[in-house]
Amino acid sequence: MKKVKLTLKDVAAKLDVSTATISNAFNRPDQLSAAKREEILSACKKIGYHGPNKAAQILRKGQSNIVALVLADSIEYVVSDPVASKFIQGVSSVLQKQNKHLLLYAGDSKSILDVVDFVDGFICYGAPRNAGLTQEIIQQNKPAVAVDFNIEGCPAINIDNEEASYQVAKLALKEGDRVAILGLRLIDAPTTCRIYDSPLVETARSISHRRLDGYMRAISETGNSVGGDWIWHIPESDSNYARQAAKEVLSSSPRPDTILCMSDIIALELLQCAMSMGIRVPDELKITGFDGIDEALRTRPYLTTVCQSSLEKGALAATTLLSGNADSSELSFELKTGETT
Amino acid sequence: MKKVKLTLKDVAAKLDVSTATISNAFNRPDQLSAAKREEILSACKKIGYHGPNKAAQILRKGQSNIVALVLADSIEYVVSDPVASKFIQGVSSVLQKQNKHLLLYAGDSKSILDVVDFVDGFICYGAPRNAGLTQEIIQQNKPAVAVDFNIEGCPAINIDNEEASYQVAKLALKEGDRVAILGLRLIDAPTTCRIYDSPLVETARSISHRRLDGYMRAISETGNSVGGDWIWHIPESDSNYARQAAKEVLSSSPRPDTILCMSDIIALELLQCAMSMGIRVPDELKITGFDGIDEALRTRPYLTTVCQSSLEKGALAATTLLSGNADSSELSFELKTGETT
DNA sequence: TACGTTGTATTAATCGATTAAGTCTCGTTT
DNA sequence: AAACGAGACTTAATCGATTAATACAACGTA
Repeated sequence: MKKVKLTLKDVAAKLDVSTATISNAFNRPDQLSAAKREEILSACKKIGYHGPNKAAQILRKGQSNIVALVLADSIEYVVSDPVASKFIQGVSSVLQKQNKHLLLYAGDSKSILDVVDFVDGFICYGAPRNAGLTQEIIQQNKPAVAVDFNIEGCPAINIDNEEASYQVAKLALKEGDRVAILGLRLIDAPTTCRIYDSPLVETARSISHRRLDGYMRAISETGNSVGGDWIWHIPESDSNYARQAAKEVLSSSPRPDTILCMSDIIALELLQCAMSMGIRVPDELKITGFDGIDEALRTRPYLTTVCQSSLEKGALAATTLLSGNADSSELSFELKTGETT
Repeated sequence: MKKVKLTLKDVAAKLDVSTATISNAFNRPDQLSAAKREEILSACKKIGYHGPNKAAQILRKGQSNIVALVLADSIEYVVSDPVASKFIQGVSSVLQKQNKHLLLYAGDSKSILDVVDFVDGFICYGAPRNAGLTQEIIQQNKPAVAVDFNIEGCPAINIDNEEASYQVAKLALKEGDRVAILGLRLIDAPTTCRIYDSPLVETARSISHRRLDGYMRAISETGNSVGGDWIWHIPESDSNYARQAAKEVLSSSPRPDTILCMSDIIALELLQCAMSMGIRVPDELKITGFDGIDEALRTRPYLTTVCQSSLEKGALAATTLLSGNADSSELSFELKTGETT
């Protein structure tokens, strides 16, 4: 028995009806009698025709049910990050319910042109490493939503990063503190380093700069100050990169009393380093994190941090994209006072 | 300036050549003179034609450069599992290098029919929760590779699970030990439970049963034995499910001296429970894991386990699929003797 | 009876490309 | 000078569907 790929035409010929009728049987039940429809559908099942070819449908209908999730970095990195993983979960749960499919797209890709023709839309999670992508996405006029950053003309999903950072910093800061900041992606460097006077990249767009603004507001309100030599740039929210910064900051003198970290991963690594150096937290050193990942709430001492639900963020991003809603949303966050402040 | 989607035909008309020539300029440089090609390409750039429409290419060429990664469970679950995450990393790193795209497909989906027409192939990571999918994948004759289980007629990527389990069990077992096993997906139940005399599901296919075989061989060689009432079924490699089993096994009497766990996640949870109950490891209780996740090698006491590189596995799976190589591969594993035995 | 409606099914154009086969022009070879 | 082959480009069929426009029959209504 030779297996040949059946087409709509084959089926139409075999059943002696027009191709339009077969197509309608699958797509527009109101266009033919219920009896004929049943007849056709059961005949198809019998001869092994599983329905219209999807590739042809994509071309003809201009719709593929595929949504591209454009990640900030390489896929490799993102999948291992707990915050991003939760986000992906949120996205996928919504997509699955609506029979949509998820294409993972790396943010360090050259171009989106090789998928733009067939995907239905884009969810951009954080500013892509390759800034050109953002440009391209604006130009192509496909539906898109931006998460944790902004794309001109696209709905954005965000929390108020400035306010959240301000509030968490306020929990830790006291007058007279020596303050340091372990920042995430503040400048355009591939390695961990102090920023000194480096120009901050794309200030308007990045959540990191919003967070920095919040920290600064809290710092100045408590009568402190912090210069670029006490602000670290960490290229990825990754333990290894964070460790370098942690070691540097803890061994500089005078050692800070309060360190504000732009992610929990960074904060946990700092905490680990501090403990292994015998520094007592929070007596000698206060630490704040950001994100509220499970691990941060489980491990002892647990972090003072900003909790935001990445799951919810992902779900909302997907819902927004699929509904065609053009409004941006601001999600709520929650402060968690832990044992590190 | 109104933006209209340009087609090959538009471009051909504008440049007064045939559509074939334009197409050839993009796809088959040897079919036209270098001069004309340059002329066409630069003209396209000028008028904003970014190349042939991908949706149309998919239909016409029967190739999309999209590879579906069929996960064992829902996407939600898999993304949060460190072993699976590493695997995805491995897959994606290879795909990206070859300009292929990654479609994440849930293993609890009803059918693959809605993507089979346009994806180039399937990577199946573990037996999908919906067993019907495996059937469908065999029927459609698309390239596919199976990882951590077997699909008839498809190359398989695996380690020797029987031998690995045997060896790790041998590290822990002593004559006279009371043994228990915390197994993963042994039977077809959605909750954690002892298996007693439940029939094991799909024995031939699942790696879990291979592992069980290995354990059993080691157990009988050391003169011990273990019945179904000392073997637990855990439906997912997840801390919460594992915790139930851990509590049950540690509070049953007589309490086992050695517990073999089919994943590190399970073993770590067991370790945690044991420590919180004041049970001394390994003096009073020996534990082995499986997988070699980073966390298992970092935390104290660190696990005795089987290390396999999920990253490598993912990369090999992708390479095998893309090369069309029909040979199965057996990857090597490494035993890590930790502080828990 | 004639006319408008409603319900079914068909015809044929279209989505945006790829590619085998064919045509035409030159330059070589004998 | 005739025949041949190579190179450059075009023609037209094809991939597998969707859908607006159309045709036709049966029915209700005035």
